[in-house]
Amino acid sequence: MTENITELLRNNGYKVTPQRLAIYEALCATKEHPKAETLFVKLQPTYPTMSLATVYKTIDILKKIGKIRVLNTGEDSFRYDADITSHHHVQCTVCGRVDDVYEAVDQKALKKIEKQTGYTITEQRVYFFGKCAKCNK
Amino acid sequence: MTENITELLRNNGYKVTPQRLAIYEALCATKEHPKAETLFVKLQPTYPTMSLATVYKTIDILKKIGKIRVLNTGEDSFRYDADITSHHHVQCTVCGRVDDVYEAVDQKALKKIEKQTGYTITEQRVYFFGKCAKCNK
DNA sequence: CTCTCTGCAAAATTTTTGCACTGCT
DNA sequence: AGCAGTGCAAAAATTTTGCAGAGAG
Repeated sequence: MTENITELLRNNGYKVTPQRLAIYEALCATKEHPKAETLFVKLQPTYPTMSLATVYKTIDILKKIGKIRVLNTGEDSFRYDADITSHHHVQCTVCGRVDDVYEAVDQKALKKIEKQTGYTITEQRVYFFGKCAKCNK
Repeated sequence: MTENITELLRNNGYKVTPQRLAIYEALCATKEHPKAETLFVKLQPTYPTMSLATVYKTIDILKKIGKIRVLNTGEDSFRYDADITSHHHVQCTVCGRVDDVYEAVDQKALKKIEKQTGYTITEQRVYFFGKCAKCNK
């Protein structure tokens, strides 16, 4: 990591507050790709005055400075992920959990798609759906 | 097409109403992957009494009988597509339009991912993002 | 003629915004 | 001390639901 979250906030003109650090750390500490509400509930015990509005405002900043990614698997709300390395996601159609998929992107296919559609593609998000190991039993 | 929309509705115990046919036909007639609101506005002139609730209820039925797909590119609302063949989507980050991508899925990679994650994968949704030909000029 | 469907309005959800007070720098 | 940030509550936006009257089978 070349630049930590504190420096990054400061360098972008944002103040460093306990809430912002707590939200980012909570996101880093989990693999469950929580929604805003989930983060809020998880932080309530430690930060009793924390509000949902602050969670959303902080998420917005973290998005802007590129420290988190937003997922949308087709649920009614967004999920967030502090893992910003190139990876995809798989969601269990039974229990709803979301796991990571580390699989390299096929660059040849990408070129073909660019030619086919006329788009200059800068990003891709892949969502797989199926039954997780636990729900398969 | 082995079974048309009228038969399919009837065979699944749903009544065939002008609203349902209109919504499905509107979806078939467009390539722009509209949201519920867009469909509603488009149908207003022809069906002045059409309500947004009916659009949502009909979309729900069409989803259940497998006649439409739901897309979510990370916008605040869902988009719908009557093209249920296996294909993916690309969205322009400038103008927001959504186009189709017809590119075969790499089955080998899929097997690898199943082994890696322990999931039995039944579906995948791929969203590409970039600048469309028009916005690239 | 029955029973589902429609359409209105109200409710539920998720996310955003306004504003006085707090607290980072 | 100055000014952005927090937290509350209210607003906005999307989707769902309840119910009385309309219409398909």
